[in-house]
Amino acid sequence: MTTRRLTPRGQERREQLIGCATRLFATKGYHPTSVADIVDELGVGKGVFYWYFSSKDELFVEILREAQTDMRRRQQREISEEPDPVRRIELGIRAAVSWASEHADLFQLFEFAVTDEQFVRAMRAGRSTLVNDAVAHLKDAIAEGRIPDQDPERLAHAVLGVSSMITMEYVHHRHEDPEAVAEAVVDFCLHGIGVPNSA
Amino acid sequence: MTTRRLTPRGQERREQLIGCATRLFATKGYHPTSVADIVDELGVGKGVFYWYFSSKDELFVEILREAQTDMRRRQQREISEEPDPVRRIELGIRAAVSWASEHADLFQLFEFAVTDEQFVRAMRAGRSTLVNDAVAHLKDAIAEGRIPDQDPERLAHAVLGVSSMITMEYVHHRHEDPEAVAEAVVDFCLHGIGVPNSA
DNA sequence: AGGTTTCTTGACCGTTCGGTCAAGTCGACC
DNA sequence: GGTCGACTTGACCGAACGGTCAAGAAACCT
Repeated sequence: MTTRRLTPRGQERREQLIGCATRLFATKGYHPTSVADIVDELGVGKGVFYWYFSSKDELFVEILREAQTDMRRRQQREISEEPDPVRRIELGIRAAVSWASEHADLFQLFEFAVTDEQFVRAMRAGRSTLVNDAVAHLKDAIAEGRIPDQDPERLAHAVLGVSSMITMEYVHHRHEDPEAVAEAVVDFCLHGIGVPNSA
Repeated sequence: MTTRRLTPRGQERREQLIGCATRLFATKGYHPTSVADIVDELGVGKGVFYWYFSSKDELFVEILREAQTDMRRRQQREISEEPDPVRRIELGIRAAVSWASEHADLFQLFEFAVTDEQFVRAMRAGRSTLVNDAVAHLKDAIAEGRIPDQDPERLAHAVLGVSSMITMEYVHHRHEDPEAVAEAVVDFCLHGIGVPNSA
């Protein structure tokens, strides 16, 4: 299935399917959610699903793709005008935590997708984009002598790990204030990458 | 199904099933692996499976339970005689990375299990034990004035996040030397929790 | 109004799933 | 060698799965 011409009504239906599937996948899991579950929830026939998507797989990859680009767009927007590389990292973390708090379903789907052989490839591609963004800022910070000279890719992954784990635990499970949680993540990460005390 | 009396031969069969299932679950995923896959790989009839386990579910929970206790036992052993709380944290991290590098399948299963509604409860129980261990050391370190006074539970989760992400990426995907990877994790985490420079 | 394309229906298909069970084999102990 | 519980077999079950498709409805042209 290549791109298909869709009327406005068709576009809306497609988005309904994506939204409905996202919610169900996040709640019940990808594999336990059947195509029948999705169309039943929407109250339409099964053929509707296969008019817009060629398979359950394709739909899920599409959800992941859209979510990843949305997340990155948000991060880029929040960072765009900041000249200080260390502050860019901080803003990137805050944007990520904020986005994840507003898109709990998609965040949940990310966590699952990296554990599934079928989707890990797509996830790693998108994730490496995020890592590369962070790496660029870290290299700048190192070049400016703001932080010690270390492997920036390792640091980027470490920051990603802290952000994921803390967001999952404190924002999604304990429902704490996202901004306060982001504060804790930033604090740990900036010390972790070796920024001299300032906070 | 409560515990069942097993002859030595029965015990061995049970362990074969666990080992076989662990490998398949880690490779293909839990849901896509059928009971038929497991018994076929072992070359036995389907009834064998249901002689030892009451369901696919129960088997998976059993795998997770055993793995979690094994991992914790390893960590406790490596730490037991260390009086310095900061060093206990370091040794705990090294033990975790080392264990994960030796049990790639089980580590993979952990990552999946926390994303699945059906198993997240069991996972969080075991994980909170690990977190509590770390919290105790962190509290000691704070009490001794070795690190700043911060929420030790947050720090423990942050350390867990860094360890998981870095281990997944560098040990399991890039096959780098586990000890060198552990070194990087320790470095980031000790700075993250605020240990004054010493390394 | 007629014709063309987009969209919708839901019965249907072949396959596979988790799980059961009557029947049989095996080894250990008397 | 007989007996008893531990183990094994594999055909079988109903339900559910992802996916198909002929047929029809609705929207939109001219």
